[in-house]
Amino acid sequence: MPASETSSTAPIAASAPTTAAAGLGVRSAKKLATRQTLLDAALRLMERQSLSSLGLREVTREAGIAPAAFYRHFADLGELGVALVEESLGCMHELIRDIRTPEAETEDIMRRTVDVVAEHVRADMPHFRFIARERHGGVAAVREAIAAQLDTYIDELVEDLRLQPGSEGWDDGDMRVLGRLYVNVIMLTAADLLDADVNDLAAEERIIAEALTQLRIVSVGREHWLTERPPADE
Amino acid sequence: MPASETSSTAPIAASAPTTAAAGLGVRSAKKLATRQTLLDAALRLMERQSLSSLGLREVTREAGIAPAAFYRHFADLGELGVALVEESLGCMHELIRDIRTPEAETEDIMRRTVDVVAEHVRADMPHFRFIARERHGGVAAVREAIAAQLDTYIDELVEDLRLQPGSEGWDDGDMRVLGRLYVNVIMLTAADLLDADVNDLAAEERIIAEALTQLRIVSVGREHWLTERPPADE
DNA sequence: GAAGACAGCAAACAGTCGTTCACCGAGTGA
DNA sequence: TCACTCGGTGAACGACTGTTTGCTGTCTTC
Repeated sequence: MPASETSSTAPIAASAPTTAAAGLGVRSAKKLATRQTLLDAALRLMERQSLSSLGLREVTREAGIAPAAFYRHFADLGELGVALVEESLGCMHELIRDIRTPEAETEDIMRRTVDVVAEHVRADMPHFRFIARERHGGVAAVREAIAAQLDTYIDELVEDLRLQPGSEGWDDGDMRVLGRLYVNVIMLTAADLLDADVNDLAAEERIIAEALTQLRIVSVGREHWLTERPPADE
Repeated sequence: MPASETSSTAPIAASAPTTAAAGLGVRSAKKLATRQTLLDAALRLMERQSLSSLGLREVTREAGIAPAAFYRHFADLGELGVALVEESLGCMHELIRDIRTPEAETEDIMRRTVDVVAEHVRADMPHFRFIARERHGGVAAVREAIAAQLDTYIDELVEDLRLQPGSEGWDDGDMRVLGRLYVNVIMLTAADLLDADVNDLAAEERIIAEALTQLRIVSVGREHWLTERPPADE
């Protein structure tokens, strides 16, 4: 147990007993753990309320921690909110990554997309609910953090769209607008899924079908964009 | 309580002296006025926070009314929120009405649409901000009220779309999905306008241009929907 | 005119809130 | 080993919360 590792105190990892994440002292590992406990507690509470209605004591109570300890991790609840956005980055990024496929047929891509979205939303509702709720919520810092994240995802999606056939003559700006449109459809679909009764499979099917139709409409518009809408006027 | 209504006591107005809105006693007119004061105060406060973080005392203080008087009008803040949704009905309905035009050329309709949206949002930011913020907010009753309202607007919009050329072979369900897509684009555009700096004209222009492009893409998709996507499989 | 309804008020209630403080004890580095 | 760092604690603070109660003064109804 008492270390006695290799040569000397080697600054890189290797000192941790058995627990904790990569190369962290027991101390900071525990700190990270309780920080995570706070984030989880907040997220749990936010399934029924919004960030700005959350109380500091409420969160620490849910986390099983003394109120004063909160300040060791965050200056206020807004800061915790921003941290939650960064955490949600994970879920969203996984989602985007799973959507990205080299398949050629657009129809298959869209089918796959809605399925993947539904699956991810179901698997991690709290994070998606948090994003949906706070995207236009009352805390400016959180709103901005979410907007920045979404912009990143749009970039990735646009990158993929570029590789697909039918993107040759597209203006850069228009391409981004198209990406935003896709992302918005996906986000609103996720929000609809979150609001639907968990046990109502029919409702879920309906939402998925609707999302698919919307993606199809947009994609048809995309296919005929250049022939139908040349740069036009002004 | 002692019943005996009907016969005399004419239940229909007509007793009001000179003041107030259509055929209301001075009493109930004043009540309505302070009720409105409460709604206005709440809406004002919600420019910077969300409904669920609002305090009852906070609202009455802003309204210049004793806290206890609140209960003469609403059971709790959730009820006030629902009332605000119904009030926002006005703004939204005006918006939809102004969008509805008998013009034939789709391009003109869309141009007009984005202009009208921008104009209405600018003219009554608090109500639109409220809708955007609480559409996915923490109060279930309010969320549901907003969803119901939006469904109504979608109905109206679909009704108009039916009259336009190019709606002949459309499936009823698909038509509604298209309507939702349009409404979602409009709502998100409104939300973007609300988040933009009021004095940043360039940003506003950019948002409007983006909305226009999105509407165009969707409309192109709509035009080629039937030839491109026949009922398809399943 | 008198009797009653009733919107609004001040005061008081028991709680909860965010924040600060001194303090403890386990991990840390020499 | 020893001095030190620092995450977590419990108690205390003043301010503020939602709600109830009894009371006004004015409008309403007869």
